[in-house]
Amino acid sequence: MTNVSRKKATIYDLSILSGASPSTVSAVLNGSWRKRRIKEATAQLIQNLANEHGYTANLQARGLRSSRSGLVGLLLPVHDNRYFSSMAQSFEAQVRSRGQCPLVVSACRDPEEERKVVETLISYSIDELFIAGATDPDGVHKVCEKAGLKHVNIDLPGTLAPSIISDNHEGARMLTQAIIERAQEDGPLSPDDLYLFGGRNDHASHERIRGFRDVKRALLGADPDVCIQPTGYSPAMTARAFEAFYEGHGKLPRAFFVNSSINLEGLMRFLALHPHETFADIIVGCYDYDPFGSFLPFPVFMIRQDSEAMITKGFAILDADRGPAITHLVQPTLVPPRTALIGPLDALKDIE
Amino acid sequence: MTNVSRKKATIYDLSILSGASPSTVSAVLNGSWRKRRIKEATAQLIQNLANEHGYTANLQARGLRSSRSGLVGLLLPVHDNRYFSSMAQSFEAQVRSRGQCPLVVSACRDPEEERKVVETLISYSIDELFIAGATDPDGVHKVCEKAGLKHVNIDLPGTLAPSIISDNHEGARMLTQAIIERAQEDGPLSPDDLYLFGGRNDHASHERIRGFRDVKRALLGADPDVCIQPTGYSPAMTARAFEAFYEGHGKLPRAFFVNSSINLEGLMRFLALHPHETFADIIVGCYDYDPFGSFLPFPVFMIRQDSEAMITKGFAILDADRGPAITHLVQPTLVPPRTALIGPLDALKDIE
DNA sequence: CTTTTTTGCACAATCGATGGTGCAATGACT
DNA sequence: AGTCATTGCACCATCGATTGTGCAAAAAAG
Repeated sequence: MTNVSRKKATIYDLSILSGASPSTVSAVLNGSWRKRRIKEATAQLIQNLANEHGYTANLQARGLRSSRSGLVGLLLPVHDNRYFSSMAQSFEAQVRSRGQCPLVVSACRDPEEERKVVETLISYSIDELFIAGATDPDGVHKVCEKAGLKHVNIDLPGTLAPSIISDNHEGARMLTQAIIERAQEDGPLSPDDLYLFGGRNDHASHERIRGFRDVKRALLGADPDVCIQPTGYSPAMTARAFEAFYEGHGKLPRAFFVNSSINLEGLMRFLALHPHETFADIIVGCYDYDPFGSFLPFPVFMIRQDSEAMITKGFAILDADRGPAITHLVQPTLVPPRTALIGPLDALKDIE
Repeated sequence: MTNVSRKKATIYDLSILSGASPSTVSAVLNGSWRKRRIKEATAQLIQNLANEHGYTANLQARGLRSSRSGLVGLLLPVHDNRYFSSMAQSFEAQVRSRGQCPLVVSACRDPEEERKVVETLISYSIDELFIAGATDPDGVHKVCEKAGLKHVNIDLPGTLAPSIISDNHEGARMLTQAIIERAQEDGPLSPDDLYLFGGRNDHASHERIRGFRDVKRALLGADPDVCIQPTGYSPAMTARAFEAFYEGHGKLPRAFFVNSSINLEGLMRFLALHPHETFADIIVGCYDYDPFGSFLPFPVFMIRQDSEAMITKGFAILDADRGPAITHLVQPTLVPPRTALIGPLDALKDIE
């Protein structure tokens, strides 16, 4: 901190100042000095100088030499969503606690973009990659494979690398059962009264739809295909589906399952255009948890996916080095309406 | 793509394959070959080989040599919040469109952590840094300064670097006026009926409180100090403040201004513990926009801060090289209750 | 057919760290 | 005192790119 020179100190600067060789300085500063039998006194001297001059290693140089960068990547579809942003938050905490640096990027659910983004990350020699919610996990896998980059899939599974995902089938069952039971409190529910909106041609959507149909058939006796409306993931498309239903029926279904909080935003768009009576009595299930979504003016059951556990598991698998391309399930939990869970925000340092 | 070798191709590999020198290969692949008078045919040859072998530059090596990494940092308090996550989303898009790589990290509003995280970013030789919502922008400034790193403050201003922030005073005025007018539809409003919760000893909170008080005094004639409850930013603390008020009065204030969506989460925690009647008639203003927050079962006026414009402005300032440490204001907009704005999610690629 | 200019490229130093190897000084042991 | 093991460190090649410089060959000028 004493030195106010514009440029950062290097091991060469410290080498001159201390009279030791650059390699000695390097060894001292990266902790390998005991192994290299550097005298304690020498180490002390150099460490003091380093502190004095605010030395920090140039991680690009280190990375170049050692072909490890200390960067760990997380590829997301989007940032702007509570599920993924809380995943980013957990990821960041865990990466940092391992002494590495998190690199969180999004690829907009575009397979081409996913590959391009990962290429870039590889160019920075990231050490490991978490691929979350990728549209084309296997495509990304190939890119990683070619570069010898260790990686796992989170949230959406691939066939070529280990995957850690929510137990979507079980989560969907819980959620479906919850909304059915709740809806039945208001009177008997017919199969036509229960819909599913959102999701598309991916593994998670399939499993959720399967869970939904299983429970619906078991409890309501049937599930007409028209009740499944996989609108994709965009809010705009989802809103259109609600609008279409509303035009056809003059109301929304009594109860419905929404595939994700992104789709739930589509419901908000619908609501914005319609009076309160339109949805006074609906019961909603949403496969994702959002703290505000839980307090909407109708009952919203939510599924909280345990992204923290998924990240933890992901590291375990990466540490175990080259696990088989197995899919691991993490149990999600059902969140009843009007529930405020504590989350990463509570780790915020705050005054008073 | 032809070569399936484990390791990535380097300019040396291509040099051997093409018969040209490494420096020629380098020039061709980084685009400086015209300046270096490389024959078009040679360039073509090398580029073809590069494609064939899936060459991508080692950005650590490039960064080391040129002391520019192509990384642009964004320091956030937290990811897990719609205001910051949508800022991250805009940031990422803009950084990428400039051909650079975004590096988004959070520091939990901890001044010490902020400095440490920035030190790390500097070790990776990032080229520019956006400091958003920092608790101690000037502390971070000094760290950047020492490393010669260009930076701007976003959201919370510093005194030592250019800052781009919301017009918090004006935003708070709009928001306060909106909730007062709305509350008055239900009957005359006394100064004791209007509170402010959340925020702390930072510039944004000060300005928002000032705007609140200005308008409240003008429209309601007074603003007793007890009506201002700066609880900090944590949801838990905010919930406690609501709880305390409720215990004292048997209800919530008829109308109140919540300093941020993080504080609004505190309100959710309160709501979770109380029956619907407790808050049947409240009017809320929240300084932040959240698509689900906008549809809570009571009117919530929100302020949408234009983080995209802030990022754009930030780049303009950085490009203009060393602007003065001026604070630039960006106008936020008032969002009436039950409004679903389109956002970054709409850029998602989706099927059908 | 020289001389000059231009073209096209190779060479080598450099960025800052890492880690294998070798060698002098010191101490231990006979 | 002579041999041998140990300690403590310096030397140097290396990671993969960038860039200033220099020089031969080709083209233009005379």
